[in-house]
Amino acid sequence: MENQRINGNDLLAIGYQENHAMGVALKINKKRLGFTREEMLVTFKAVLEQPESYLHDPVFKPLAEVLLSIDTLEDETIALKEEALNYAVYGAEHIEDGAKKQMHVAMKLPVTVAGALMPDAHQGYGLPIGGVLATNNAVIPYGVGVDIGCRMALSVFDLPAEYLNTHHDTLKNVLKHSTRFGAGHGFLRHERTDHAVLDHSLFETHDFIRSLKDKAWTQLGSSGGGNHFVEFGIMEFASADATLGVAPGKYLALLTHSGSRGLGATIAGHYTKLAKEICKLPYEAQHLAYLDLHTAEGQEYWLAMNLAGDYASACHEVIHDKIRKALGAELLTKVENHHNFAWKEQFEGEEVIVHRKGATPAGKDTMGIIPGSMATLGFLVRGKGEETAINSASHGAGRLMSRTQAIKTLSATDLKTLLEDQGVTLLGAGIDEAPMAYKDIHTVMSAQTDLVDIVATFSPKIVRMADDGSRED
DNA sequence: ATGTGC
Repeated sequence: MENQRINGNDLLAIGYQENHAMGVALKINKKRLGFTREEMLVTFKAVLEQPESYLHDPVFKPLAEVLLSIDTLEDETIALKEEALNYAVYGAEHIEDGAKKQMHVAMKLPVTVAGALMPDAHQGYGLPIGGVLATNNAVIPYGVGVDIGCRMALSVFDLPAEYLNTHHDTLKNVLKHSTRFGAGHGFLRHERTDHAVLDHSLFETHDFIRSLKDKAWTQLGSSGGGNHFVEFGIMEFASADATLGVAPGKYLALLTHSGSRGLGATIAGHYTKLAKEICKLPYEAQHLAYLDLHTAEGQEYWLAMNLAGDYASACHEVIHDKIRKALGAELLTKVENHHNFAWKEQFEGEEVIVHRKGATPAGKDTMGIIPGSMATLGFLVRGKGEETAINSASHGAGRLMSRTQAIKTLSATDLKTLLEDQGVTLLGAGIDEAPMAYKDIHTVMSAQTDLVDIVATFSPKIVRMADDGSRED
């Protein structure tokens, strides 16, 4: 195990503390530049003991600098509270410790008012995925996540579920032709769609946002990679729903999952960096850097985040319009919801900023969509307005294993069998999106019966995702 | 999550 990675514990063992110096040391170790693990450890110890001697070292200079300025750095640091606030956890027995630890740190932020962990939670960057955090007048870019405005959209058509059998090939072709998947990918110049969101004033007045407009246009109506999808399936309303006005029955439906593409990712990256420069937090909380909404930077992020949210919504609208028109179908009902976003909401009688990073808004009577996986049920839900959960629910089943773990351990044959058994046609996707890589959606749903009521179910039948490695046209 | 990093 000569080249096994050095981790935080190795550094603690040779005298490092859990602070920014450790972060820099781990970053340097990632590059490793031809040193063995032993050589690295010996040098790390030497730098710690005599940082002055390494101020001109090409590799260890950044570490020496941080070590020499660590006291000053800590003076500028905003202190966390001694005691973390309590937070509600739903389905705690199925949530990994890493996610709880991250939530615990978030509950120590001076701006935190309340928090909750949804049953699909797992470890993320800063705030866990499935984490909900209410703050006082502050917004955390990494509390929203990189894919700002990532959301679900559902169209239920006036076509019977049998349409999936009678027009299977048509539906497959419509899916292929109407969508674009893969990182960096979008539409060709002559295929672009116009949309009012592109006329947003920020695309003119704000230099940084303006520089993103052309790509935003190219990618409008595209889906991206990872766990994003566009799929046809069977929507089943077991009983009549008064509010939606849909009669009991099985219908053809379109379900989409995607976000704000390059536009949102670039905005997220820009303002996270800015937040980290402005808001210096202790090492364990560094990714939770926040922007005060009374500052120009905070206001700017808020506007940019909302634009990314509108853009994500527009992307879904383009996809749904194209497909509905291609089918010549009428819409029975449409539902959509963000699950990576921050909102101004009332909580216990006060206005707070609610961050949902992979969590579905579930205020009283708010409709939401909680997908399972490519071959398991998804759910149309109605929020119950549970204040303990900060009016939220899970945003899906949640990953059971990481992508790398899934690629290493799951069998393509098993996936094929599962898809055949469920009658699912899959276009694209890697094994890392296999249902076996996700928690059981029914377990997750039963952990949140206090948070949402199930209105209808969705069974995926023709699923389109990005190819392996998310390279595709 | 994203076509790219201190």
